Amino acid sequence: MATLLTIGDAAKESGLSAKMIRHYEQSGLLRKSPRTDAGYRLYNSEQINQLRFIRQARNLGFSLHDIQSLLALWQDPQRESRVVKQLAQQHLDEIAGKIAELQHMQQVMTELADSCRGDGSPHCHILQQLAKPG
Amino acid sequence: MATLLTIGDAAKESGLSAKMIRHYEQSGLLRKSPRTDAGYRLYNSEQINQLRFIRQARNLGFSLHDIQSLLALWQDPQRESRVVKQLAQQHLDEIAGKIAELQHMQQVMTELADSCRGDGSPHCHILQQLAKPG
DNA sequence: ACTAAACCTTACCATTATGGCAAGGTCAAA
DNA sequence: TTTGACCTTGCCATAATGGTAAGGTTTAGT
Repeated sequence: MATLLTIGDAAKESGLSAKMIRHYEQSGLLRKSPRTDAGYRLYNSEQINQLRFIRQARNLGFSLHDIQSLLALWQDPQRESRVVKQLAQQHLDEIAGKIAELQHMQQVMTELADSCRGDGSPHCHILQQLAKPG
Repeated sequence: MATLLTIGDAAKESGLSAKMIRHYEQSGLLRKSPRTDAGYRLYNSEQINQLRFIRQARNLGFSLHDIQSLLALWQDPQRESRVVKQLAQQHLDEIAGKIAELQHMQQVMTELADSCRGDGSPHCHILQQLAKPG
């Protein structure tokens, strides 16, 4: 006997917001869910699992676009794990790229901050460097 | 003798796009620039410096909101370097937070990817884990 | 049975920083 | 004078999420 949840409960179960669940449906990530006579969306346990899947992929930083692919692979019993791993590796590359970018900012910013006395005087190397051409 | 540049040249000089320069003016980050009779924006060297300042701050990841503060400090000869350093430190904290978040994703993703054979078989630990409740 | 609270619905707007396109005006060189 | 390379404004789009408002529904308490 399938327990059907309204969107608020589905949100609690999945860790997503009701707002986002509607949005995912709207944007084609999720199929339109069945409705009550009054128009309330209803979710069964399979759909709740799908919502959890989405949340966990979001937590790992996957874009909704990528999640669409992941969902399709998940639901395809014939998929080759090669394809999944490829997506994962691609995502790892993106993550590494962002980290590198941030670390570069971090390094430059740290140097700048270290060279600023941070006292009551107006002299500040940070502003000086930002103002420098180049 | 102040050389005046049109927006395209100002863009080349500063490394910003003409589009963004207009946008910064529109959003109040920059004062409205003088215009020719035909309505073309004109930039003098001081303004070019300001554009460079903005670009460099953007490259370091400062938000436009923060850049507004930085510009104000830059132009205030009375500023206390304490305030600048505070902004810098705050930004460094944000950067560190983002790095930590990404590194966490990286770690989990790496474990997942490592546990996926990535061959022709459909079995894939990545999808299994994403599908797990929790 | 009635009412109030707690849901649900849709639709619109905002965020952040950036890009694209289109329709039209301007300027300079050939 | 024509043409190409500029410039102008205005509108739309992105990615993912939140907010609000106006209105319908359901449920629990009186």
